[in-house]
Amino acid sequence: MAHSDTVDRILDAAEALFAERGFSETSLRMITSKANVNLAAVNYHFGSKNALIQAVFSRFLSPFSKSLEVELKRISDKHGDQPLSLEALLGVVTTCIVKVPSQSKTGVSAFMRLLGLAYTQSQGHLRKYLEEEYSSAFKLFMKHMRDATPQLSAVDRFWRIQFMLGTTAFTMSSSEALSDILENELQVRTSTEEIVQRLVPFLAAGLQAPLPK
Amino acid sequence: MAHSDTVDRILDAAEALFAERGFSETSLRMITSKANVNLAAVNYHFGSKNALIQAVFSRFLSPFSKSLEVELKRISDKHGDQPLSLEALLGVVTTCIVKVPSQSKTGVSAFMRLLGLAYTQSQGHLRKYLEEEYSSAFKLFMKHMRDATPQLSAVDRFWRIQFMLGTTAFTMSSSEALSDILENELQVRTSTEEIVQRLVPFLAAGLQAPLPK
DNA sequence: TGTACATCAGTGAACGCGCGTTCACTGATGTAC
DNA sequence: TGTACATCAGTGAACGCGCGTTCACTGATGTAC
Repeated sequence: MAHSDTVDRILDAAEALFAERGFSETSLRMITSKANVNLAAVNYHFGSKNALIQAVFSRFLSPFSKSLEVELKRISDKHGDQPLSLEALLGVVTTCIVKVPSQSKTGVSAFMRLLGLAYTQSQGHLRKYLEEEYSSAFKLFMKHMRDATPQLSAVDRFWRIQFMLGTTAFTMSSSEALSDILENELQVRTSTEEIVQRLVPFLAAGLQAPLPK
Repeated sequence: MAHSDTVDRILDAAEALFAERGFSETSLRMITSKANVNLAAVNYHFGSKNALIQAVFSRFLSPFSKSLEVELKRISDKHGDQPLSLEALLGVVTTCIVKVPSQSKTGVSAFMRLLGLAYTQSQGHLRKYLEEEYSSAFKLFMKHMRDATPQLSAVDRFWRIQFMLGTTAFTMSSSEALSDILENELQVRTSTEEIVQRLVPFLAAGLQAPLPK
């Protein structure tokens, strides 16, 4: 019983609360009372709050990065030596994003919001952990990115990829608030999947924009 | 002596520390010891930590929003009834961004990072304060935005403006970290002004991207 | 000009509180002989 | 089959700590008469 019921309940509660409020604004007491477990159980099972944060990330990032690597290899094998187009590449990523969380209990929106938080809230330990754990999937993605945007210099590409990641992480990290505003103002309800679909053409166009000067 | 030296020293220290570490990760003891003032001085002059956060924002947002309103009116008067082009509109905003902080002591990078934090860290009191204080400048900008992108439906425009704001806030909020990574990897140093210049074509292209389906 | 009082910036020390973590302990289950 | 011991998930209560805030106080400056 390496994974007790308690462990899962803690992870579920922590994931929801972290996504909703951020890391340092979420206390262990909030988590354990939402999960209906004893306060000391977090330190018993995970060792520390930081280790719990890392466990929350690895529970949904590991399936995602695995699925991304598999899918990228599958598609690029099919294409032979021809590089993937930018559209195809972004398509693969969004497919994996939308697909993976539904396997676990996480919604896409919580998934993305956590990623945004990881990027944004300066948690040194988390950044280091994610770099060590998922550098292989990230490097593979970057290789394809290079092939898909041969017209960009290394520096241009670096910045545009950052802009792209930034837009994604940021939009998703506030997607619920934004959906609410939009519903109030224009009486339109938007699903996370639809937001992702709207995001892709924006990003693709931005990446391929003419260079300044 | 409505503005004592102490008040300014507190604001300077708070601004720098908030930009560097976020709001809840910055304690009043850090701020007062950096500012070389007594711990109780913050509550004496500002009343509370939340009020200090708001004061930090209004010190640089008020000149910015005033300058933005003036500049937008000036330029659109010059153009008569013809709407501003998207490029011109984004140009005005970036000019004001780059110009205003140099008047005060804030760097552009701290300025943007604080904006990103305001957007990202869920500080209810701050969001409410900013909405009340700066809605007029924001509405004026949105009106020009509508005129500059007539091909977009209200919903499309809403999302693309969010993507744009998101990219900007996010990039700037991690601009220092990103510059450091780039310097390590490619031995290129990037100024904040240059990042802003790189951002504009990305955003303009994204805003005008063909619509999906 | 001198005295009494008011105002105000600033201070030192303490307050109560919520935090992450620790520790001695329980009670159920598995294992050895 | 019975007994002794080990393992392990979980618990209740307390720990020390850093936090934002408060409060009685000081000392300098301004004002009234």
